[in-house]
Amino acid sequence: MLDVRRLQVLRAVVTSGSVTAAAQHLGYTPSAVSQQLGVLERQAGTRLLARVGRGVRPTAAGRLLAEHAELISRQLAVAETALAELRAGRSGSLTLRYFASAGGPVVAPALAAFRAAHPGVRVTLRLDDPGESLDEVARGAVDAALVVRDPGDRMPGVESRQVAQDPFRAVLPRGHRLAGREELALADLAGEPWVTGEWPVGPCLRRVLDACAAAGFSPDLAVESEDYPTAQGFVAAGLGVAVVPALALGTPHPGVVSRPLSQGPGRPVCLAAAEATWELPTLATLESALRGALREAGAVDAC
Amino acid sequence: MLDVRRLQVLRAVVTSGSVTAAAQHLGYTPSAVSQQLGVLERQAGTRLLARVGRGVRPTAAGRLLAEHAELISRQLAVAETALAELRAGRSGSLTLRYFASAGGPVVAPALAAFRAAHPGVRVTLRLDDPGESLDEVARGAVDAALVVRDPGDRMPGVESRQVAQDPFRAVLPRGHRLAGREELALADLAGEPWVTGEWPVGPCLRRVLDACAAAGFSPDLAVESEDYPTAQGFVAAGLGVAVVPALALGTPHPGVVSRPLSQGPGRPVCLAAAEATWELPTLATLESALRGALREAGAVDAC
DNA sequence: GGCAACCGTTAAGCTGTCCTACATGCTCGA
DNA sequence: TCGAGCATGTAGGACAGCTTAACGGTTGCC
Repeated sequence: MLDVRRLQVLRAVVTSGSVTAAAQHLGYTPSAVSQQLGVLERQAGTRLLARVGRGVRPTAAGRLLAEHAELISRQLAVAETALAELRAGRSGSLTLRYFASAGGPVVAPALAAFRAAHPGVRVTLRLDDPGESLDEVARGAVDAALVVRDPGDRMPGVESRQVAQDPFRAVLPRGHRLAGREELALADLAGEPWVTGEWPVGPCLRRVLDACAAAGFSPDLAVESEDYPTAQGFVAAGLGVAVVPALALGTPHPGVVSRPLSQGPGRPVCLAAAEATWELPTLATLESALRGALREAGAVDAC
Repeated sequence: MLDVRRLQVLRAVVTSGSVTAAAQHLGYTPSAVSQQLGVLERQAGTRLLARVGRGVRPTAAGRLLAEHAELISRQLAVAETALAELRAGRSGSLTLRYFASAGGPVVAPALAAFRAAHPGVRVTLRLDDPGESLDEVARGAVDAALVVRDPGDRMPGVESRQVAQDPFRAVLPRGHRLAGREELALADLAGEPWVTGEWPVGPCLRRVLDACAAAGFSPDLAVESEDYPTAQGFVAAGLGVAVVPALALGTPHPGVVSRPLSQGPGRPVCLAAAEATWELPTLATLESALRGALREAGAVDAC
């Protein structure tokens, strides 16, 4: 029933002691202030000011409402400072989903750098499938997701920015005939039996297969495992060779060696967030922290 | 910078989950809500809602502001209930000034009755000169004052209502020649030396002197004291007779007797308060409590 | 895959609010 | 008693804010 704006007018009158002074303070004419007070008194159902001599003095109800107007004004100021804190990145929270092989070598150091820049922001991490992560970004369940994904693949409301290119490396059994080479080409592995580390076929493996097709062959997927450490085990056992993203190597299995692959651009690592979220300075900090951590972990900068 | 009204619109959207539902809830069209949100986003300097699919979802800043809007709304509700409490007389405070002879026999029982009716109201009492009390009522320093005063004497912004007529009584030394009479007339005391209980001459004594002049004589003010108990002591010592308001008798001095005076209307006892203050139910209760206490104390009802 | 329904947004137009300018009633000081 | 100062009415105009109508985009159904 009461109008907040009019309450502020009342407060100005009560604190300044006169209608004229309050009007001058508010940048209005005394008439405007008087009219607002008249409406407020009708809303309140009580006299709020009483004329005394040439001026006015507040009644008990007027003093009461003026005090509460002070509280409301203070509450609004709290909201504004909270918003400013959020915009400045000094508060708030950030939830990030990431994919398995980025966990140890990338997310942990990136989070440390982020914490140094924004001590007041609480970061929530969770490992998840890339597809799931993107859905949750689109639904607003999380703020950002680190995914392997072509940044050109648009998703409505979600903007993905590539933060690194994770190069593929050839993983060979120790003592393999190609282990002596410093660098391999994809075609060198054409005749070998392959061990995969992704099942079902996801964006990483698809990218490798596409590169193989571009190189003119289709690899023999002899063994299909679900994760890269397992695949390294199969390679060490001599069941074949593997093509593994550098980040997914982790600490290499002692029975294998890895060599750079001259071909294949690697897999794109993207940071995905809702379009509005990209305005936050916290996300910018997170992005640069992730870029730095990825570079340290062996990925190359995105163009 | 932020507008409280628009914050409430944002809150409706965030809680209801869609612009259309919020508009329906607020009684507006979705267009109006959308426009208000656009202005609010410009004021906040940040996106507050992000489109997702056919609907919208709040950003971090939007959720933050919606929560604060909730707090502000709650604060406003507190103000409204506080005002309602005040108007209903269940809260607030009341400061009352009274004159000396009304203290014990009138104010104390009246306050007890008032407390029973309004347990939540804090009453502040203070003894003061009638003239001072009225000034403080006019200045708004106190809410009400119990004074001896002709209610016809207008004072700007202050409304005085007579609550009783305090009759004058003749006070004689025990064994005085007139002590045997049941009732005296003012003229009976014409030849006696008088003891006064008010100095300098105030409204009570002036009223008595006026009545004497109307009765055709001017009393011999032999002894002038500053208060009525002292005057009773002088009367008991045989220095003269006195004309004392009934309320001011208190517990009569053992050396004196008091007799009703057939003439003289008594002194008017008024409750004075600012005009706006008379709208409060607490003051109405106080008035009736004072009337009852005055009647009990021996004063007669005002016409 | 095309179509319809739904949602949010935008543009144009209008009504109501709110402020200004001016005049009045009132009080206080000279 | 007159003039200054303050609060308050009244008439008028500017602006904010709502409504209607139209558009772009998305979802779900056929």
